Parts: sequence; structure tokens; C-alpha cells
Amino acid sequence: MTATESPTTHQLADWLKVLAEPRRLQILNLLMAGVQCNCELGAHLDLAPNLISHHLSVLRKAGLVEVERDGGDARWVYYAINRPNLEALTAAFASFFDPARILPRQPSCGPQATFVSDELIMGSYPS
Amino acid sequence: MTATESPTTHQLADWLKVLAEPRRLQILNLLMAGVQCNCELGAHLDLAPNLISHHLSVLRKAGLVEVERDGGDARWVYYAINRPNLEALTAAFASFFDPARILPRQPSCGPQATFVSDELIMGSYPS
DNA sequence: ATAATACTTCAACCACGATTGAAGTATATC
DNA sequence: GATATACTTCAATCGTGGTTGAAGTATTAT
Repeated sequence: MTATESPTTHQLADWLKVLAEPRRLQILNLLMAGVQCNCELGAHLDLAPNLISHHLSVLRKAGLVEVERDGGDARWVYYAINRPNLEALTAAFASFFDPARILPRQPSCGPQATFVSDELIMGSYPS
Repeated sequence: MTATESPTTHQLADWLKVLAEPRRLQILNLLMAGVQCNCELGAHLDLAPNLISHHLSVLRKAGLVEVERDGGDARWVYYAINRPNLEALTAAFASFFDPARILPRQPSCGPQATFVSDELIMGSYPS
């Protein structure tokens, strides 16, 4: 038997991998405040431009960040939070880690073992 | 200038690092459903006992999981979600990634640059 | 005592990804 | 055209951490 996972779980796992990086959290934090160009992020985080670029690329591929070029001077790029996907992220996270999902112990193993259906165990997420 | 971070941001970063691991997400998912012993987790996830042990140890050190031994047969250990810390986790995550925190662009750099106070940029989290 | 069970710890291996430093691209200014 | 700016991409290095396989610990059963 292979543990089947819902697509949302996979997506959540991918997102968490992207977020599990202090620098990227800092970048997102700055983007939430409206700071958006590469050089400014670099100045605030004391980080080389290519690293900023790299992390932004990861965030962009994950769909968490959007990019736009300056209309007047196309050398400047501005980054912004992708709000719909951020909302999807918070929804997925809140749903997966919802404390209300915690069930009491139902031993199917060990001294007090009783029968427990597989659906009850594996099918708990998504609800 | 070094970017100062709030303690909650550090803690969130640590938690995310722990969560950015598919196996650990699967383990947490099973624990939410009440499955709690090592052998059972291993059976459901098709994972060697020492790996289960390793990942549970990481989750335990992060404060997300609690451990308890069977009263009748002390060889069996039961794992459970640490509810208070799970609630702290969801609260920290929801607060950090709250879409309402997204501010419009306030260019302090680039062609349309205007003055922007540092407090506005860096002090956005926590509120 | 001996053996089996349930789990943990250890050391070696290996892969992924962040960092580094340099070269490359595109646009704007002189 | 030549230089400067803003950013991206590339190849190489390096550390962290998951995996592997084995040995170790604690408890129970025979």
C-alpha cells in the first residue's frame, strides 16, 4: 500500500519548502510592506543582487511573487506579492494545521488495539 | 545596518524548516487523525522505524509533538500533537502571511522614488 | 537467563540547494 | 559608439540534513 496524498498536500509541501528559508521570509516580509525593487531589497537585507534575484526567482516559480518592469526606465523591475496565491497558501495551511482536526487516540496497534478503519486514519485530509 | 527580526519571525522560520519535509507532514497528518505509535506510522508511510524515530525527534524538539509511554507495556510509545504549540504555529503563520498586511507600492528607490521612513518598511511585522 | 519486541542512537554516505564570484543581458545615459 | 546602471544567469564550491545500515537500550515474554 502506498500512501496516497491529496494535491493540496503536495502543493502545501512545495510551498513550505520555498518558505523554509530565512532570507525568503525576509524578502516576503519586505514585499508585504510594499518594497519592491531588487536593489532596495538588497540594501535592506545586506544581500548581493544575484542572491536577491535567485530567491525572487524561487518565489516567482512558486507563484508567491509577481514581477513588473518600470514603464519609464525598463532597467528597474518591481516585485509584488501575488495576493490570490498568498490567500490560497494561508487557506491551505490553516486547513491542514487546523487544531480542530486533532482526533483522540484510536489505537489500532499496541496493547489496547482495536479495529480502526483505514478511511478514518488516512482520509482525514482534506476534509 | 543589520536587519533586526522579531522573535516570532525566528520561531516561524524554525518551524517552517521543520515542516518543509514531506515525510514530516505525512506524520503530522496521521497524528492529527489520532494515530500515535511508531510502528503504525511506519506501516502507513512504508518507512523504516529509525526514520520515523528521527523525524519524530525533530518534531518533538520543535515542540510540535509530545511523547508518552504505554502504562501497561512500556515498550510502546505514543505520539500526539502538541495542541498549544500547534495553535501558536497557526497563529504565527496566519499573522505573518496575512494578506491584509500587503501595502501598496511606496517607491524609495528607482525613477519615482520618494522618501519612505524606515519604520514603515521594517516595522511592519509584527504589527 | 535467554530471546524477542519496540524503539533509539550512531556513523557513514549522499543529494539538494544556498552561496560565491564571474560573466552575460538589456536598457539608459553621455 | 562607449560607458554606466539594474538585474540575470552561469559554473563551482560548500554545508546542511535526510537516508542507510548497523549497533545499542529498555522492557516484556519464555
